[in-house]
Amino acid sequence: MSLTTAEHRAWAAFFVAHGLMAKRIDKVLAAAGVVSLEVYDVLLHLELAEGRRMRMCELAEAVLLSRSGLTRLADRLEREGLIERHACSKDRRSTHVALTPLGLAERERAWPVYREVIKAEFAGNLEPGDAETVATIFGRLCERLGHRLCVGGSCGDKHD
Amino acid sequence: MSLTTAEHRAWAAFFVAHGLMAKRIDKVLAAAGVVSLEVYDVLLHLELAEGRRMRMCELAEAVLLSRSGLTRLADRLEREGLIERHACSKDRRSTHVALTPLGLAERERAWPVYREVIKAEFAGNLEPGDAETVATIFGRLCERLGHRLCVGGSCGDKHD
DNA sequence: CCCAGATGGTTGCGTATGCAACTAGTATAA
DNA sequence: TTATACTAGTTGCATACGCAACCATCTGGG
Repeated sequence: MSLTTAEHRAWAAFFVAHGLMAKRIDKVLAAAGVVSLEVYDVLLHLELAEGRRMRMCELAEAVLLSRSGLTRLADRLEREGLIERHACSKDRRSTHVALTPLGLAERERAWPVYREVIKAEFAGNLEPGDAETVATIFGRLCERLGHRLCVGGSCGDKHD
Repeated sequence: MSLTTAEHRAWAAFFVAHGLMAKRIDKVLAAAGVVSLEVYDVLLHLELAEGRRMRMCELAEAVLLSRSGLTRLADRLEREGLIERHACSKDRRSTHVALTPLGLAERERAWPVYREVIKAEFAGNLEPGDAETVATIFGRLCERLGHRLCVGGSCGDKHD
């Protein structure tokens, strides 16, 4: 089975666009002294979870990290006071990760910066109607790849 | 300036979809024993360049790597015989990187694997017409972010 | 010509991440 | 009950990458 020209062009443009935006956004967030994209994702997932806590393995899957990757990221975030680890009484293998007030504050402090850079690099370069189209196509793609976007596919619409 | 709900949903879905696909594709390519996505990109850019060679800094920009990142990747690819470094007579600071026959062969060997996994993870999960739409929207996005997609935005349509 | 500033490439260092191996705890089935 | 398989999390190791510093070279204004 082969790719059509359109499929190939779509893939290439999609892939490059992501690379361009991810690098720029990382730099802007770092320059503004707020948490990185990956950390934002972790904090937001925790904030939106039941009781503002999740099991490590659930969180790892949600933020697309390996278990070991999340272990080390959680080490760092715990050192910085943004999250806390708690033993789980029901399953003693398991660890709950909870968002601290400081973690919530950092997520909220990052949001205006994050929002502006998404607008500048991404949304501001779309034509009218494109955002809806992209949301539909890639939302469906995520579903078919077996991933649930948090909170109705938005991962944080409510903010601001 | 704020984001609309659609813009936010579009960003989130786009970002997650990329993460899902990139991880899966990397694993498939590794399991098949062919070059990674990043290396494929380097080899293809060289193959399509004038004389199958580029300057290091041009190549770094084209494949979205830092200069130091490309230095090390080039070290590895040179060790593996996929590329060669050549001194530039016009500017003695500069180094040309050239694709070797082995490098070309490896790119061609990787292509069927790469093509199938893009079809399976990406193109196969799009609805009719979506590919054109995505190519248009993200092609425009890349342009506006100041990046030229190689070969008319396709980066390899001609293959196969 | 000469020097300041820019450019191309490399290297040291810190950091991030995945895989495989490991420990500990849970679930299943005989 | 006990053996076996599975799951959650951590750790050692290897790899990959960016930034800042560095050297060599080029360029442009005196």
